[in-house]
Amino acid sequence: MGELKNAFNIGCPNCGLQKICFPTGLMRADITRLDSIVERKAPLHKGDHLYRFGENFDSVFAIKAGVVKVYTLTNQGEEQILGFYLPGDVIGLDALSTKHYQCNAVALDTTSVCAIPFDQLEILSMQIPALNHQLFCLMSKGVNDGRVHSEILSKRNADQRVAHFIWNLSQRFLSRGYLHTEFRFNVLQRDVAMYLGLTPETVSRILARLAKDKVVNWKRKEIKIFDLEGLRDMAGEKAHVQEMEKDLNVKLG
Amino acid sequence: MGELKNAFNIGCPNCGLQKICFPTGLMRADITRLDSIVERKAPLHKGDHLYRFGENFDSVFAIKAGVVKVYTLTNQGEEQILGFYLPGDVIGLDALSTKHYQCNAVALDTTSVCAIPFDQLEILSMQIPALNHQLFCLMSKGVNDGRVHSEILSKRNADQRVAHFIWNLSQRFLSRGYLHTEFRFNVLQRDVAMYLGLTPETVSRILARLAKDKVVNWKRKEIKIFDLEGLRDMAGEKAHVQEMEKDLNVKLG
DNA sequence: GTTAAAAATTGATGTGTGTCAACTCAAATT
DNA sequence: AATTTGAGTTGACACACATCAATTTTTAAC
Repeated sequence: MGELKNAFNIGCPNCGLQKICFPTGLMRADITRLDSIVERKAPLHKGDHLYRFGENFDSVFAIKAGVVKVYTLTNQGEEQILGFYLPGDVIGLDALSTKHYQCNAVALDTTSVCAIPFDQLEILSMQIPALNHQLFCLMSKGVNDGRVHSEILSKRNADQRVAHFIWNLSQRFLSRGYLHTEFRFNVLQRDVAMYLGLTPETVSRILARLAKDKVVNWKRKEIKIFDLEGLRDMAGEKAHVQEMEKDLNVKLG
Repeated sequence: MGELKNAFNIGCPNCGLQKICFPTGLMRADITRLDSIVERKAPLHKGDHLYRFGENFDSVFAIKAGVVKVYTLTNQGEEQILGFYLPGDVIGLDALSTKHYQCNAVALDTTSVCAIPFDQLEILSMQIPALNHQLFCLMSKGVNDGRVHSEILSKRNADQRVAHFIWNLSQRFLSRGYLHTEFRFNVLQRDVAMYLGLTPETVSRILARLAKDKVVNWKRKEIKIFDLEGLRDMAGEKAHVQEMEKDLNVKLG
């Protein structure tokens, strides 16, 4: 078929994201089998949709490059933004229970993805326990991420939300081995505001203060973090409080 | 061993909740195998914990009777309430990716549960594709529920949140085959307020108005719904708007 | 049944963030 | 380069809900 030989066409065995998509317990032979069912898609452009609400669910997607916004529309037609996904993230697993995608997923930047047909993935996972376990983990992580988002929305004020967003983003870049104090993030502040349950005006004012205080500078598509510690404190991030509580519970019976 | 013969000791093959816990595609023989690994626990009393944050993950729990509150503690020591679970719900699956429970789960009422050791469940699910698929579905549903909660928190006002909570609760009773316009719900309004990101005062005022307007009466542990339609409208529930949007997308290309 | 503690109710007041509007700046288009 | 469009910024103002406080009702304990 004369497939393209470029960065968008690397097989799983050679993909730098392999450890992120399916990190644990997979033998090299398993990776090869997984690789054989993966469809490497041509790059998506800004505004292209990976899937839309209600479409038949056929594949999950692993992101190799770019950013993907996942959102639904409320009955008033507003976007409810559920997350921004980066290389190594896997999306679409939430469609599983209904056989229809429950959200819309759109590229915000030039984006490269692998599509993995779910029926084949499910069959393969029945043969490779480590892969099955990994799928469970991915979904379990999805549940937890949703809970963190809920906590942000229900318990933190606007300053904390914005600070947490940037801090969390930085941690995600860090965990992927990217520079985490200075990076490109081609997402509209308007979208970030929606994600955080705030207005663009409020986010703009907070970013202005963060810049003035030399904590973070977010101009255009570039984010520079000067004071990661300060940012984390401002976010009200939990450090290790829950661990302490656990010890306390033990003492109290 | 002289096991108790009572309502708390029914095996899966005879359990009325069988279709809710693991509804689709399981043969009777599969149910029997599942049944053999299920540990039927003695009833929990109000205030008893099923598990606590940080404990080693060993089992998921299917709720047979009662109500369970799932929550975490924020760094200021406030409860972040993530959900209230009813008979037929399965909880604890979010602990999977870390091997430690990520939340606390406490009985709010006399509650009966089945504990299912996850290592055994995982082995069994590798042998029964329908069971494995069902586990995927349960987690997928967990992700979606979290997203609905996020939407409530970020997009709806106090009236809509309270109305949606009661309406949704009613739907859950309906889907379990219970009376859904008049039911017992032994949860503090204070807890519901926390769950909705509101204060007890605000919830109390809204409930007072709902009672005055003859929409819902929630006194003590009893909820009576007089106007389910009105409640749904007040909740801002989406009816079938997204379906319409989908059609629109098709037309627009 | 009596008492104590906790939850819910109701009113008065405060404030964080939304809303509205005008303006500046950047990016895309011609 | 000029023009248009949309994003981001900044200020003035409004309001939904939080906060604080006092009282009543319900639940739990003895």
